[in-house]
Amino acid sequence: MVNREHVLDAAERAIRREGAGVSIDAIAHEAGVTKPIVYARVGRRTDLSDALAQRLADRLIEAARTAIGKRRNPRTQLVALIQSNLETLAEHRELFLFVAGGASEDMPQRTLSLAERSAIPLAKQLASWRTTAGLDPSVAVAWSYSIVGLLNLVSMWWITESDQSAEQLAEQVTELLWSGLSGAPPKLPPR
Amino acid sequence: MVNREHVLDAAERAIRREGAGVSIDAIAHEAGVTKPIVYARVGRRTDLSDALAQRLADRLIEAARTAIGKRRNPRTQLVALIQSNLETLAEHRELFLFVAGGASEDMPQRTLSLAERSAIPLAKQLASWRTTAGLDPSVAVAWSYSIVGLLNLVSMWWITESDQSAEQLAEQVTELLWSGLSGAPPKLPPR
DNA sequence: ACCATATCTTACTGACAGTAAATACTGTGG
DNA sequence: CCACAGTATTTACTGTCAGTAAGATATGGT
Repeated sequence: MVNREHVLDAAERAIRREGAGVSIDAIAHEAGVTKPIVYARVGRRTDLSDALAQRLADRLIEAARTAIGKRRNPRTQLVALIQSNLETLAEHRELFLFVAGGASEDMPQRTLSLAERSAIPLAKQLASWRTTAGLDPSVAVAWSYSIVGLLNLVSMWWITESDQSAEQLAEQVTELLWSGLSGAPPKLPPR
Repeated sequence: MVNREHVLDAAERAIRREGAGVSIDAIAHEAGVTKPIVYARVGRRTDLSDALAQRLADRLIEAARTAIGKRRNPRTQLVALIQSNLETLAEHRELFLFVAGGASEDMPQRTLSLAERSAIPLAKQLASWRTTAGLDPSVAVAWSYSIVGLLNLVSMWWITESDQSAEQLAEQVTELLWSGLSGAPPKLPPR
């Protein structure tokens, strides 16, 4: 007898071993069962991806929490958040790619449901800060999707192409998110 | 006789009609030829995706250029850039999803090669501004991936889930990118 | 021991990417 | 007008894989 968690654990191992393109059969084999069991426990491929996305999001949130720790300076907290995101995603590289890659058909829903897992809690935080700071909180949702999307691509780029340190990159990204572009140039990208 | 451009045009039509999950056969049929011709002209699925990504990037850049037009205020330029991005991607919704969705296996390379198409020109602009403003230009690459990732997810979210106007969303996102988070809260997301 | 029900596996279907082999088409020299 | 070389195109195949139906096996109550 294998429960859902066992199958999900096996799926993670299989993804680690074979990459984001794993077949369901391979996952079933890793779990010591056969394919229909996987379907009975977690559903189809997109459901599996959703479940693993939840796990990954939990880990990201947990890692961010401990990374922020007892830091008090908000900008320093932001650096820590971003760096922990980079490092956690690098650690779970293949899982990240599996979850972010997914299928072609239901793309929008999938990507967004994954993004929501991080964006919604973030939006709540942002909204409450803005409110207590006497600012308009209606930007919170758009801003949280912005930040999640930013972190998503920056992480992917860093994992596969960049060779600078996570610390340095986190500092650069923080500078953008914290102070914005305005500090810099007098003119804007015609691209 | 059908040339490469014809096949790519047909692919766009087929994607518009059937969504991001189109089969190569469907594309071939739309082009009035058979599958091996598609392979001979554009290569495999990822090559097709790359070629269409280039087209889409060209359109985005062109649209941004005209949207910015003769505006002089940099912040206003940024609003125009973002809004034009939103509207152009909405217009080519299915193509966007096809290009962003892609396959699972070579995920990182694909997504990044798509992102590069927008990020690299942007990075050049950013670097030159920072330099002329007497600031450190080394953030340019990281920042351009940040901005492209941000626009990518925000667009996807807006296209499929949000009902606010492109104008309003562009203003909100600009506020974040232009002024950053610092204007707002004294504390940072423990998420 | 016998039946009912839950559990798992074998074995299949259908779709599709990618390719190899066969066929039709083209122009050129005799 | 024919034969023929070379190319363009199609037919037909292979292999892989998601998802499922139907059969086999175990479990437990009476």
